[in-house]
Amino acid sequence: MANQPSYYDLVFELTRLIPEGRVSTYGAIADSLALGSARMVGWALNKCIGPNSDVPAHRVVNRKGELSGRIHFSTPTRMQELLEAEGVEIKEDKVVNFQECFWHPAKEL
DNA sequence: GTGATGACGCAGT
DNA sequence: GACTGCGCCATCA
Repeated sequence: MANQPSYYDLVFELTRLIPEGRVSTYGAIADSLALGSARMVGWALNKCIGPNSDVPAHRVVNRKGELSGRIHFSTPTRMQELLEAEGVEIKEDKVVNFQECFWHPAKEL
């Protein structure tokens, strides 16, 4: 692997910084890392799904607070279960009190 | 090397 | 206020 961290490595680290019980968005991460495109964040997280992935990708949702990425998990309900286990309320695959649970990456840095 | 796709976001209608 | 279409950048076939 390359010693130079790729753009998705930055996404992994930033995602790992998300505290328990909080959620972040693709746009926020993309803006913090200046990726220029929220799509790259989602695509990067797709790669984070693996046996050695300590990246809480379930804490990353889209701009609407919807668990759009749950389909990439082992089960389509895995993401919701994990979030609920951390204290985040999920309703119809969407984050309840999304604004209250929202976590700004660059803002915390 | 080109074409098509993708865990999204914004502007326009 | 809600829906549709287009754009962003990188990887896969």
